[in-house]
Amino acid sequence: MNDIVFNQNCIRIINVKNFNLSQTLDCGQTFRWSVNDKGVWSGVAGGKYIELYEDNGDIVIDGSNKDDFINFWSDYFDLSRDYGAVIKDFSSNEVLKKAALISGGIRILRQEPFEALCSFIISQNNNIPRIKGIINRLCTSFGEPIINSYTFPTAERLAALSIEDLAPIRSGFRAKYIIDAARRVAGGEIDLNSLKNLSYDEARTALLKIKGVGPKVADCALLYGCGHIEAFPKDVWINRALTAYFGGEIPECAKGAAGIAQQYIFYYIRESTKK
DNA sequence: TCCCAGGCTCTCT
DNA sequence: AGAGAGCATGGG
Repeated sequence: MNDIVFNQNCIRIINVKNFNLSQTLDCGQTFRWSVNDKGVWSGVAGGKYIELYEDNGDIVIDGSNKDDFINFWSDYFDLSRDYGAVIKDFSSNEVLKKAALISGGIRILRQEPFEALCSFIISQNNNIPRIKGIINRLCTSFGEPIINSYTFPTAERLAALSIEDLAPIRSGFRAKYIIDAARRVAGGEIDLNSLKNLSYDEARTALLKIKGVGPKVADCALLYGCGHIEAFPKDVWINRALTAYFGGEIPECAKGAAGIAQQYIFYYIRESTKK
């Protein structure tokens, strides 16, 4: 764990390794963060709004406090994981080593499970700018107002809505899936928090019962929302990369933290095919 | 304009 | 069990 300096409403994580804000917050694992022209990121997680920026090798969090950091943000940003050791493991595969070299500032965020689940239900057959727009409208319409923003809506709130009520967020055919997920969660049929303690296979089976949740969305919810680092979401980009660079198989050296490898590969192939 | 997007469901073999 | 159409909407 890094050295942390706590001041009034301002937290400084000293000399933090493998943590690039742009890579972590804009790599497609979360959709609620944005950056201003001064390089300051802002967003909401855990019902709390913060701003953060990089400063001379440190990461500075504005608008939080020691309790929230210890109880939430430290875990959210996965600060207790040694990414250097993970990358070292990955380095026995040459392509993965190369991918980690450019994407090693990504950290897997430990997001709230319901937000992760809904976000990736919305992501299906969709593009990232529009995913962000839909999620933003979902929060402003049905979340709780807080200083500077809105919380992500609860399952209970969404479960009480009809599909038509979601029309303003313009999520298209995904609206019925969001409602189905919310009702199963709010009704207790699926206990998202308990999925963290189930095996990967058991947790995945539970999520696949939700309408509109298939293998890819389930794996995203498990990886980003339930701490299942062995989940390896396969989307069109990853399938392309697996075929092109890895002989169609996840490299053996990545199995221990496949979800991190997945993000590195996702970032790598998208960077390398950027126009 | 037209293609397609971090997929999934449903239907038809 | 596997293939293919259709899906709502709008970004580029």
